[in-house]
Amino acid sequence: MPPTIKDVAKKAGVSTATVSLVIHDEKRISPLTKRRVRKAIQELNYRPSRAARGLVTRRTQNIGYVLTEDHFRRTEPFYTNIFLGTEFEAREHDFYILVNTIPTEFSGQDCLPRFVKENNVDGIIIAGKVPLKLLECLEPYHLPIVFVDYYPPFGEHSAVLIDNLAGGRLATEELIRNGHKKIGFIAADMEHPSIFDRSQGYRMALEKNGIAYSTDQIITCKGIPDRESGYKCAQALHEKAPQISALFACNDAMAIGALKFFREAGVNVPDDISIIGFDDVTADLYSRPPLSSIRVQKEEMGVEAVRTITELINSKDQRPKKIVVPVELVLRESIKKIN
Amino acid sequence: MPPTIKDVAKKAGVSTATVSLVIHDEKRISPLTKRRVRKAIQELNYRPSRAARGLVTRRTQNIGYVLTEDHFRRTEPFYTNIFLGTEFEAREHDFYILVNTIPTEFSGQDCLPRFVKENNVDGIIIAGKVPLKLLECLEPYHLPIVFVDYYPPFGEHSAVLIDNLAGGRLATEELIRNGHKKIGFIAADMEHPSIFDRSQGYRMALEKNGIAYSTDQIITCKGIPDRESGYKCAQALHEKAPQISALFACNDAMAIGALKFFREAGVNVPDDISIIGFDDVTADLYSRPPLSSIRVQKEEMGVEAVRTITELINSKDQRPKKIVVPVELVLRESIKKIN
DNA sequence: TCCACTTAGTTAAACGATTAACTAAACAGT
DNA sequence: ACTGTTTAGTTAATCGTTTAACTAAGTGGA
Repeated sequence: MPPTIKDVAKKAGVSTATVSLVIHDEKRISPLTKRRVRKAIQELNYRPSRAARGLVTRRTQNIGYVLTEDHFRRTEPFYTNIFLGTEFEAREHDFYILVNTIPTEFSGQDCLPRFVKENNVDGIIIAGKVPLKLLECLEPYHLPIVFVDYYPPFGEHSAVLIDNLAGGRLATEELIRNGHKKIGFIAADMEHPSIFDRSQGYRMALEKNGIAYSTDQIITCKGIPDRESGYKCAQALHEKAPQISALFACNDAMAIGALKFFREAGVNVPDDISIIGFDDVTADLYSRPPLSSIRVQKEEMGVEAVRTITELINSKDQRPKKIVVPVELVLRESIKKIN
Repeated sequence: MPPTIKDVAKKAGVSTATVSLVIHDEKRISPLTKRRVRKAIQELNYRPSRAARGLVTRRTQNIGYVLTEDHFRRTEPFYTNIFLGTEFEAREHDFYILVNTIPTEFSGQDCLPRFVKENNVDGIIIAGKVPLKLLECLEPYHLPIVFVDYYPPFGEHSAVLIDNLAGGRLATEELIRNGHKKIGFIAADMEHPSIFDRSQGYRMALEKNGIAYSTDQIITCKGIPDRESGYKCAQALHEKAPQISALFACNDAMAIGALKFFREAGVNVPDDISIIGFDDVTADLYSRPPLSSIRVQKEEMGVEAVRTITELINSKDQRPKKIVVPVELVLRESIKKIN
């Protein structure tokens, strides 16, 4: 059996209360006593029991990480990397992360994450777009919530977001700098704020450079922005606007799908068409040709999410806070200069 | 505040002990009382506090999931899918999964998973190959352990393993069935039992079909079996044994790397060389050409791991138990029949 | 000397479950 | 009628912390 606070108290010759006060570094304990107690803790390799502590403080020291099942299963390890970041940062704050996927078609109470129903978390991180119904069902629990890479259309919330607008501009401007004027755009799920902002960055970049923005060079579709939809959108765009010399895909998954389409259609990348994606998932490196993209610091987003949620948990100040993480251009071989 | 057992007791007009006994479905409570208590539980939406329960039962109802950092970061979501399986099954057994990555170069005590040091798990699942030093450091904690897709060279342990031998045979026999006789093999980290078994399956298939097994057609390297090592091994094999008409790669990551090499070397797959991998990660679908592989039920492995560890946790019978999950051939376009 | 304050602790109740030990009532057998 | 057993609960201790309230000793000022 692991040692308890009593063992420490006995060894140090003080009461258990004193040990507890030392652990919390209260000033009313003399430095000398503190040293004695700390030594005893060391020697016994004592760690306070989370259960006992949780019972009296009414805190679980757990954070929930919620995402839809298909986000988790997706080939590109985007949300998985964010998760890894949360796990690292959680250690610093003495929290554990509990993961729970929810079905993509969320249907009320039953689908609520287990740790919510069981009151087993002090706050939750919601990664990626989730059904609004989930947020409704979450309401009555009054848990602090931080969104990551998504922001619901109603209400005021804390969130860690990508600078999608800047990223969209950066990507488009890079194509323009390489001489491209006929630049297509493909996307899925334009209701997703992140995707929408990327399209706005695309638009701003065009207009700022005196290039007309036109829906003739855009193909969007419903559903999730994965490789398959990238393939289909590229195909549709190729028929609709064969004249384009460059393409901005709303994310790498779609860009990789587009790459596949062009390869099959005998359109050479980058000789015939330049392509840039968004997210910089590692799969880019092994696509043919390696894909230029907009890098997002995924682990860093996880870190910020944990910082934000712990602040929310630890203070009574519940004002929502938004953090926008910067993006960065990553050039590989999928873009070619034209005159 | 969530309702406590006292609230339920009061509402149902019984003692808290009775409520507890009802929750555990003890036979000494009459059906009538049980119904009354259950109704109260329902109406109050009561859930026992894990902290309080854990304090008296000395159980955390948590399971640790340990893997090295690079396994987690790897592009192929192999261990991530296993994790998803554990999460699903954990719900059935009322456990939570706590994830902890360990550094790939493990250096003793400090690197031990946090939940181990803090006694915050009842057992752990170790996924993939881990440093032996970790196992040493884990020893004194006497935690039930289940290995997944790895088996340490010393001692007797419980494990959930892939049928690598059968898979290696299946892959090689498929190449043979397509008329291939000069079949190469590439692998990294042959000390890994899974990789070694795959090579043995390859050997068995050859010998069973009267084809000489020869190291002339094999290239192995140190390090992890990733795309990069696949590229290099394919390159080395191409120089050493240009005559081969087919290649079995020890996993898909290496197969994809090999694909890249052959593409660059102007060797057409499958016209000039047929390739088969192992694991069936989703990236296969988007490789060019789509890769034939040996499918492994990853989520199922996670499920079995949780079943095994909970059995270990709940019973005094600590006899190690091994589960071998079957594999299955998946044919895509990377194999061509020759005469 | 007396009182008020500060310092450095201690005492004991509480958190919310579980469970061993107990009890009261009903029943059975002789 | 008495004893023993079964049934259906209850009582109370316990798990390992935290923390409000208390205390005893020392300090300082008038």
